[in-house]
Amino acid sequence: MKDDSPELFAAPKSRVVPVLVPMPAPVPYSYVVPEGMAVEAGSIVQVPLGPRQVIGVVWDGPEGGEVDPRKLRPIEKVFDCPPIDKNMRSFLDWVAAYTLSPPGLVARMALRAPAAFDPDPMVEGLRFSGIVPERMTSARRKVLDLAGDGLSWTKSGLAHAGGVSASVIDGLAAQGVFETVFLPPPPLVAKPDADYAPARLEGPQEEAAEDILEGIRSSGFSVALIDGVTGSGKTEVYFEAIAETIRQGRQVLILLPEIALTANFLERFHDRFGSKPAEWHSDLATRTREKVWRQAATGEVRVVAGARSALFLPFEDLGLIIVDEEHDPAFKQEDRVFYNARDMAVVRARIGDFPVVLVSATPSVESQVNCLAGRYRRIHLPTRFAGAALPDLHLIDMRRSPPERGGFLSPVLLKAVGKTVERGEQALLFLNRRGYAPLTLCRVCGHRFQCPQCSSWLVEHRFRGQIQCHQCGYAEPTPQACPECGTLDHLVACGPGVERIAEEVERHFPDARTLVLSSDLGGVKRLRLELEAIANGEADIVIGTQLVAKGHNFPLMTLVGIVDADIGLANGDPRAAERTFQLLSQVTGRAGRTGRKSHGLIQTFQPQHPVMQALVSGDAAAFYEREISERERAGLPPFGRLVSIIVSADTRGEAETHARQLRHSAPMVEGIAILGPAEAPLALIRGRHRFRLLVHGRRSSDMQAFVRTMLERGPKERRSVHVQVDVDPQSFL
DNA sequence: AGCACGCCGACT
DNA sequence: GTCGGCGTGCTC
Repeated sequence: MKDDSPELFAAPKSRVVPVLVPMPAPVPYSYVVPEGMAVEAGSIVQVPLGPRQVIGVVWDGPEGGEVDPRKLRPIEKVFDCPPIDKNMRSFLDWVAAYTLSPPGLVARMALRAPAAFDPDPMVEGLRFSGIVPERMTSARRKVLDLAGDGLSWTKSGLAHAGGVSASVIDGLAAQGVFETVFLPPPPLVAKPDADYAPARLEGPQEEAAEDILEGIRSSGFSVALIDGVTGSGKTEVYFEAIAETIRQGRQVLILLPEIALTANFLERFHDRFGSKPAEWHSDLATRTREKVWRQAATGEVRVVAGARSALFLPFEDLGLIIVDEEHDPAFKQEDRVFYNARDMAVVRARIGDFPVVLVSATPSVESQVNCLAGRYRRIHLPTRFAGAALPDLHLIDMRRSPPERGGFLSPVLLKAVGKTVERGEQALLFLNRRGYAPLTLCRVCGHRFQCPQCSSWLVEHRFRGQIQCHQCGYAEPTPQACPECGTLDHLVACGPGVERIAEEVERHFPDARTLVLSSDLGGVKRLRLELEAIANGEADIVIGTQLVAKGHNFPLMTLVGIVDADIGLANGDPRAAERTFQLLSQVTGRAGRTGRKSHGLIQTFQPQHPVMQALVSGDAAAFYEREISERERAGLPPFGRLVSIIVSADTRGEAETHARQLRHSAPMVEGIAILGPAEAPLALIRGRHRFRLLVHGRRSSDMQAFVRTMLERGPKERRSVHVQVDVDPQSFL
């Protein structure tokens, strides 16, 4: 019967599957599955693409439609690793649609571990062969005591455990004492123990932990926001949530701003769970990166602590995401695929049907709005944990207590610093300005040093003898003469930077040990050493930029002085107040963990400003309420979830230049998509976006006119239009 | 002439 | 995103 069927004589119809390839195509490409190859949706494959081989993922749905069959090429190979599961695929699709990014580029973020897709190679190990060495030494004795039971060891592991050098092992191996065996690669990190060292929580912390645990035990999707001042025990509380998830046998992801992923954090985790979490961030060594990827995918790694890109790891069974410092702008990715990892974490949790916990001492306005709207559950920790007291904060009205001529520190602040140092305690002076002075000009002709590339002011850095552009990185040695009029030694520094504050401090306190902490003064290593030195009491006065606000603790600090609290309030950013409040709260939160009485002094020219009032009163709720209504008044979405779409028929270079400009001029923008005129109208109409038009660009037109023009004129027309799109705030839940 | 650079289209 | 092809313009 079969013999009669015409199919017998036709070529066997080969299976064709959609594959997402790492390039900005709007749809997956179709590939032929060779005879005998087993692929399923989610399989990670290598496929030919033009002249090269790339890594892609077999995707869902029918293959892309009409492709010329002659173009079809076969899948080269399938990797021996767990396929990307359905939830992850839905998540990647969702992110692509929401961010208006090509799905292939979103998928690429989940595959950023070049050689992770083949199993880890076995490692060479040793096993006691039963042969005893001719001569016995004490070192050899130690080794044999360990290995004598016939278990397998790695060479370095055995040497380390025996307290001998590797050459002892080599010597024994040379006599045939060991046979070579192959071992599965060691796990990256030990499994955390949920009950290793639980914190003893009391009062509000205990209640908060109970609240969170209830959410986790009842399973399913939920969003909680833990909100409490620095030192209120937020970490201890969410560690309980992690413990519970570990007990359930599911994996945990802790998202942190890159800068907060410190040794200190990892140690705290270790102290609680008896092992460190796996780390994931941009400057991980390739091998480690691959291991983390793979072991997250196989489920070997139970807890990953990572920067925003860790959200795209293909966990085997993710059961909880923590987003610590959820307000931090570092969760926003602002190139290629634009996304905010905090929000996408909520989406991933919803798709995976598990809880997500956002954590911050100074939550973002978005999360506040979500709490008020009842979408997120708020868990408030009102007091400091373990007896630590918050510093009491006072404003210094700079109009009433001005600094002496040529200085920037008010006598009130200087006096407080002096007293602190006298008591043998530490003072921190915070100024969010690197360098010596933000602007330099010529006293004779008024010439201002400006960046030749981007026209912002060049900042003098005296320690390095350079003037630098903080916008684009341009730098040149500080000139002796004015480039305009040639006058020598007539350059004046305008305004303070941390270096200049250090100079002023040293003038007033020549005997105190002062230290400047700034991101441009040496690398991570030096910073770590300096932080350690500060913790050991080897400095009296620390002058720091933004980096002192994050994560690091200064246990001996009892005074924090904000040199200029008004910086950043006047830059036109609708988030200026929010950001300033967050930053200054974090900085002042650095003090007061000693148990000693601590103080914060805030120099401002605007003591009535809501940010200053919120800081000293501690009434954050009123501040946020005001911020939300301010945004309403300005016609901005309370979420700040503003996506700019650059619809561009320009060359890509030009569109990218527009994107950069837009980013500077519109800091509320949460995403920028560069779309061609052919795909833009569709994306806009089809997307989850409620959009109000603010069209600007070389030629203003309304959206309809734009669509018409674009469709009529075709892609050759050189024209670019910017459309700001207000994304529906409801849409991501 | 030789090549560096930027633009552009193709890639299943 | 990445490559090759091709035109423009500059240098050995």
